[in-house]
Amino acid sequence: MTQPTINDVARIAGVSKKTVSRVINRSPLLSDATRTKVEQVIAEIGYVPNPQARALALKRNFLVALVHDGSDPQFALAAQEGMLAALHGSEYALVVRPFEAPADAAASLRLFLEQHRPAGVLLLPPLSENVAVAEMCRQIGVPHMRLAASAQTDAGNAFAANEREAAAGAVGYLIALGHRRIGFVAGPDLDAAAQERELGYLDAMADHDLDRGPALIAGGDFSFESGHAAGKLLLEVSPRPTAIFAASDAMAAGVLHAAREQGLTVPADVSIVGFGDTPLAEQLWPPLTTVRLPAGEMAAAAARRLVGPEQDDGPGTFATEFVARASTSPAPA
Amino acid sequence: MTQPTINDVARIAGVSKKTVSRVINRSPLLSDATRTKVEQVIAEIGYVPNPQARALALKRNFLVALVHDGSDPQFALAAQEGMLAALHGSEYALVVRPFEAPADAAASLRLFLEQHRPAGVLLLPPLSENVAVAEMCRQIGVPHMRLAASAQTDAGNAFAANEREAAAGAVGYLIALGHRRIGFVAGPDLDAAAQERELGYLDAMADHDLDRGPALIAGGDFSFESGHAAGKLLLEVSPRPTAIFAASDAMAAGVLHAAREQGLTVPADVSIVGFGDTPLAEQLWPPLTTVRLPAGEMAAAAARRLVGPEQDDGPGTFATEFVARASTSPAPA
DNA sequence: TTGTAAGCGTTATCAA
DNA sequence: TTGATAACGCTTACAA
Repeated sequence: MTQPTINDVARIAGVSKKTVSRVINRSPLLSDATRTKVEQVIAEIGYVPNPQARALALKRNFLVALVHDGSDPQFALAAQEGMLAALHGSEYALVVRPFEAPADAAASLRLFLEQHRPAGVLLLPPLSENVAVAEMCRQIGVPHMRLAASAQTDAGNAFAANEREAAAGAVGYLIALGHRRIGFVAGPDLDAAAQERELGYLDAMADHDLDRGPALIAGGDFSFESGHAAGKLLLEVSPRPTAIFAASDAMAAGVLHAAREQGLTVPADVSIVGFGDTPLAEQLWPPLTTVRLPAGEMAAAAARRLVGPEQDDGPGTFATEFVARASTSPAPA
Repeated sequence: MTQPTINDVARIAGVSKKTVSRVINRSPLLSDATRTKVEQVIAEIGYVPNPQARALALKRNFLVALVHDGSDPQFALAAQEGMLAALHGSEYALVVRPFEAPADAAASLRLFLEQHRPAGVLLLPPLSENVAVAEMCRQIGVPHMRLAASAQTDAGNAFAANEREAAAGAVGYLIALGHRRIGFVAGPDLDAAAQERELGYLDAMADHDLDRGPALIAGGDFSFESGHAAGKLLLEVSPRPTAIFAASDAMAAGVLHAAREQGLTVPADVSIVGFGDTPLAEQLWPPLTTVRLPAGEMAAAAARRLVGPEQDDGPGTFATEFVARASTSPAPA
């Protein structure tokens, strides 16, 4: 029971295949009679155009790709959901492609893009900041959009939130609560988003002339485990920080564990702030104060621009939102 | 700068395109000299076969689809990661397709499959239990694999874990700890996996002649919020259950919240057990006792079978693993 | 408003 | 071991 083709439709309807093609593509120059007849036959035999043949003739594929390096799974998941929502109801499908080795990123991504030739690709940080990758996309002619951590790099193909400002705001909130010794758990070294968040922390601390020495900063990689280790480190320092800001929610959860293991109460002994507002944030106890990153919305806008006409989706910058929950409280006296 | 085609390679190498095609497809009947020469030209001009043309000629696409209804995002994510791992290094790409409305599931899934014609599709529960969907896949000739909650329905195209037994084991653990009043938070009514887990709970309770009346069972939908609501309900009942088993980790997190809101200590006042062993389980405090579901491994095996030769991947049943963590303790005296 | 012919880039057939 | 030619199913000229 093989699929009917355009030829079957043409033969049965008694028209040429080009006419059928016109019906499929909603060409305006068609008599109603012909169109109706053809549509009837199409419905009758359950004809669906072959996408491969279409893609070959049109020289374009109905695939959009999401590419990331897996360093922030929840961010990637949010982006994926945003793209799926934007693509919903369209004829485009989403293909997901994580990369483990950002070393030869451009080369392996190129292989993938040439093998599948998606109509467009969305790059997540830190891949989205990789110049070689962007250049490669341009070379092979695959339209690409990027999700970035700051509006600085806007080359017209990026959507971004001002993560630096958002991070500074979160730290400012802690300072307003009376905290003076505030620790920071950083993300991956080479990740632009992680860097922006760290800059925001440093900004806020500098603004208030607070100590931001190395004893207050611990490195992580966005993962829970790394946050756990960093939290242990920071909470051993004396005097102990009264608050810790982590560059991701997962790391904040790790800090929470470290605090609990040392018998500390959150937020009475130490306040904790995350970044991202992933589902985890409100599922922790106490619910995590954090910064909402509109990953889904940005990814949706990017997907629309990739598949849609050359419209303007408005400004390339999205607003973050500070979300105060129960993991923060005034500094202990 | 348009992509070079097989014709360019053939012309430059001074052979026919069929010969180039043979090189690409590693045909054994080729002189080494010819092969080497063609390979050299391919590398030189950076030729990559056009996948659409290939798909058209071969009548098969290098796409594998993952289809689910979004009811258990973490399970879906684990499955997705498993498939990606299995597909890694192959020429297949993964396309992800969630469905919100399981009502016309077969119809909309059919549209998707006909539009993109993946080489295979993996169905997650509860879609994987939908007979109409399976029948439709057969009709349109798209190979499909299913992830199921029990080995019962094995039609040769399913991988499953014995979730009923696993759930019974988890409840048995609570009983062994001395718990007698054990509540249950159920998953979506029509989800076979949710049903299996409930049956497991009932099995274990019946085995020990324990009360399993309606006051001990609350409905949920796998989500954190539903678990929260169910937890509230169950913990208000008097006498209060000393332990609660939730059919998903996210719901268990919700129960944890409900307990905390009522001033209860976990596990001293009430033990909590989840299901799935998602990343959330170990990030909660106290770390959640749960059952590990090998979603990733099952999905990987399914992906391999979809794209690979007709090999046998061994038995269709995967082992679960009980993971005792700190959210459970002996029943209060 | 419709049809004919050519082509998209690959693989299959069958002969050389 | 190789190559000419015809598919694969659709779209875009260009005619009619």
